[in-house]
Amino acid sequence: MNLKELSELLGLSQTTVSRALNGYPEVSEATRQRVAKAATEHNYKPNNRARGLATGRAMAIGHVIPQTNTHEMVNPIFGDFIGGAGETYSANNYDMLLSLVPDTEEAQAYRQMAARASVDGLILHGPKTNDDRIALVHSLGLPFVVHGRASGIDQPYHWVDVNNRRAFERATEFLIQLGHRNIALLNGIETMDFAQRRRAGFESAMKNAGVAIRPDLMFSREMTELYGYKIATQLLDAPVPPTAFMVASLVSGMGVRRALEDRGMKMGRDVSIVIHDDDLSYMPNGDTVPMFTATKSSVREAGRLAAKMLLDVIADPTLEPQELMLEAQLVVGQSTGPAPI
Amino acid sequence: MNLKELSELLGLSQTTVSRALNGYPEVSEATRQRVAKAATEHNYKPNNRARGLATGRAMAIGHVIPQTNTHEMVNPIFGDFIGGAGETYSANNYDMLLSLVPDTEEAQAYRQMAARASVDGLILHGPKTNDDRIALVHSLGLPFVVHGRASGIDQPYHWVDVNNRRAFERATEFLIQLGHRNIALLNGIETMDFAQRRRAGFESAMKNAGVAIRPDLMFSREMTELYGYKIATQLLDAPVPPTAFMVASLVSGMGVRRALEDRGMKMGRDVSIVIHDDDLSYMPNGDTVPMFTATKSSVREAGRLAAKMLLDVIADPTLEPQELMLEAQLVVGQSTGPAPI
DNA sequence: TGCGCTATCCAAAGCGCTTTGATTTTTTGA
DNA sequence: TCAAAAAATCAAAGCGCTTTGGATAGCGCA
Repeated sequence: MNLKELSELLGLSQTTVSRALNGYPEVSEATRQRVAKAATEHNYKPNNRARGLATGRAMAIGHVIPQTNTHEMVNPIFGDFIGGAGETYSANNYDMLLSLVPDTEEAQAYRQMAARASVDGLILHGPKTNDDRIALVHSLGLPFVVHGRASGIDQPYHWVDVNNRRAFERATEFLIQLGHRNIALLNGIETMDFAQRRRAGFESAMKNAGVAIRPDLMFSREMTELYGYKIATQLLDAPVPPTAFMVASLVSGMGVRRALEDRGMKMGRDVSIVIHDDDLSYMPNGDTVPMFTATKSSVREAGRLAAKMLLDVIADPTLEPQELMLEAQLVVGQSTGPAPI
Repeated sequence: MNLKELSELLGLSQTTVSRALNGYPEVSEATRQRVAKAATEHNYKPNNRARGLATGRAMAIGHVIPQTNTHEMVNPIFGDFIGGAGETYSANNYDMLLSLVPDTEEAQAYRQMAARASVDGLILHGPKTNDDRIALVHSLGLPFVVHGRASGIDQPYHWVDVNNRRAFERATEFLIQLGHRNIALLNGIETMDFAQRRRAGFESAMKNAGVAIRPDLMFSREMTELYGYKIATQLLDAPVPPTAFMVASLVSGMGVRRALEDRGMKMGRDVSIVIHDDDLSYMPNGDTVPMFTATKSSVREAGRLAAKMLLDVIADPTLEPQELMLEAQLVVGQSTGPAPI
């Protein structure tokens, strides 16, 4: 069933039927009703491609996910993010176009989306410092929103981010107030911009409190369970072991906990742990009282907001650079306590 | 830069340029080279929508992800699956269209994709028993592949699935051989078809070995860490506690482990655990020797294969119903040992 | 030389929609 | 009552591509 058939069926012109369905005012209320009824009855939906050709709008947003051939660390975060973004899209009749490409072909994927005009806008994920994708996408002339920020980019752009620096700063202050001085930092890979900000927050809190930073307690790796386990094992056996850990993910935090338990140590009593919890909806951090003390932020919510921002920018491309900073919560759980004397 | 401009630039007709780019034989090699060169130089890519309109093919595959308003359990599995599928798509110049809708609107989402002709095929996720989506999608006339199988459907259809029944059967046999008799089953929600198959596999192994099945040791819930923790806590304090657990996910398995550690018990010595590990790429189960003994299957690989199957079916819709059964590995780790006497 | 081939190339139609610029019908106002 | 204004409708162009059905040129061969 296409527009032509539907209009013939109704004895109306395509123009009128199209206008009736799209809510234009130059159609009488009676015809509008008649058209709407017929459309529902025959399950008529305008062909997306034809409509896109005519309007020049794709009604779709592009997400490019680079795939390393090893593990894809961003994966769980990404899943939740698009979950949130997808909500916004479908509420606004937008589609989501996903391109999963080898990381070597990421630039190509953006160019292709633009040249083929298959999307009206883009969301950029996981910015690195001096991320050249931002300049690239800018040059494509497509509206875009970055999830996160990239240091070292001069041009302004639209972004939604969590205040990672402040989150880690507060969490570290909290540990210091509990009397901890030897605090280990298990950070993510520091080519990611947010990881740098987290370290900066950590260092800032230590400096402000006049606590010496021990480089031998600072690590930066991919956030696996094993990473947490191995580093913690190694550190706990060192001459001056840390009494607290700041860990950049729940999964690695579990690794640290495992190392403690191997030694018969109790989390929150012998050693404190604060994690950053991206609050993935499928992996809740415990019950009413969380297992881990954590800096929490909802990735899903970030997805919703970034998508909303992008649709706004598409609707009005002259909009000032939109910047949205989300604050993380610091939620106290069972993994922290006063430093042992 | 569109086809018209490019052809004017070259002093050729649109026909010739289009044919040159699409590899038709009625173009001289010389012109083909010239056209290809100009196209690269000006970064010409045919407009997707226009091409789709003309050919009637969308060059896109639809995935519909229903969103419950609570946690979205399928999430991590889903992320890995589309990672694999996406590889196949981009290698074949297909796009992936993702629709994340409230679970009440799922049927509507499929209908819309079909009526709007925005995709050439669909992948169905997480089939339930007697899943009516299969009949629905069938009626839409779009090629589709199901990830998983649904019992109680009479019409044949294309699917890719892991042999969940066999996997759980083998794992249970393994525990029985180790001397375990009181084995708990922490299954997923049994409206999901695969969960039913897993239980069937478990029961079959028990029956074949002449071991009594204790209904009080069988549970079916959403697979969270907390679920594992709570059930294990409860069972370990019971009069006749289980000596082994079959757990349907890594995350819940971690919960069970936590319950053990609370009691000072050691996994693999006091109590054995076998998990089903969907082998999510970002959450590796330990190092060279896995932490958990597990039935393993790569969701990513399943995604790749399902996508491949779908593209084959699209290329030749008359194809016999394709059925692909993947066997899970049983990999022995540190969480299993002989039943304590 | 002229005919039939083949190798190249092209004009134009058509995909299903929106939108411009009429045209027709109805209503309004003096 | 009738012209002008408003309301409702329509025909046709156009979005950027593919593809059908020629057209043209160059070639071998009798």
